[in-house]
Amino acid sequence: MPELPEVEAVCRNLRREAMGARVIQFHAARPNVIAPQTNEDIAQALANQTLTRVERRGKNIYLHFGSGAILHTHLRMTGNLFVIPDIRFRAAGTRAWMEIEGGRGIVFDDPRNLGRMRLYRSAAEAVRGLGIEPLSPDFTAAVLAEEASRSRQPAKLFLMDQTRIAGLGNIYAAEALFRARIDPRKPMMRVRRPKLDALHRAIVDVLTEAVESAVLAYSSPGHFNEAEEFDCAVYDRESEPCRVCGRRIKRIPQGGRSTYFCPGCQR
DNA sequence: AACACGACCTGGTAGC
DNA sequence: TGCTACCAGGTCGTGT
Repeated sequence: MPELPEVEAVCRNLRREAMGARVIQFHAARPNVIAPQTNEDIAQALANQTLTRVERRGKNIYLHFGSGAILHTHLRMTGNLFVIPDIRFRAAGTRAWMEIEGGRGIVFDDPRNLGRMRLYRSAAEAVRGLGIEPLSPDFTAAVLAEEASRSRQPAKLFLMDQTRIAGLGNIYAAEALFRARIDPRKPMMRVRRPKLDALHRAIVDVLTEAVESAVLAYSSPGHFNEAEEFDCAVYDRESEPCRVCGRRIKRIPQGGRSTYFCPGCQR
């Protein structure tokens, strides 16, 4: 589920439904969700605190509370964070939950149990190591070109490196490269300026469109509306004809994951 | 520094 | 039906 657009949708839902709510209690059902911190650490820090801000950086969610405490959540592969009207009726598999005013709850569901939560005391510490935010004005073609000039990484791995640009994952990295007609295996420093400009445009466009889709797809709490799903041109389309040139989409391993691309368009 | 790879977890599905 | 193998939108730690 979650790359930047899906995480953004999660954040907007939380803002709409839980902003200003006071925390009654916090509990992680599995210790590894919050390890090395403990339920006591987090429950104590958040008790009676008001949710003042919901922030997203890349794929990371930060819940800011009145005391200055920050609860960081990373959804990893299958996590989801959302508000439910009655905390007593949370799902059996809920990994962690917060009771908030009115008997409602913020629940963290995650079938694979890879997602993590952590309490921070300062914003600087919480966002350490994260690269540039691709949907901010700071992300320009010039910035991308500068980063690219210093990297021999294959283009796809470059885009997925969260210390460079924060938020692209396996799907949208592949889609952006397709739109910019760049071979995912090409070392970044060898991609020429016109294509880097196209890539910058493609990243912003793909993410912006995908945010719109994700907001619609996740508009009902904890639910996914397939009809609104972002329409991928290459991702998960191995052997299908390319929409532009008709060649068959290829799947290759890169960094232990699948990369999809069109060998006709992307060079 | 850069890269490959396994670990972390669970569930779904394709193939036999 | 049941088993196996492989796949999955992410990241981290280890080893080369």
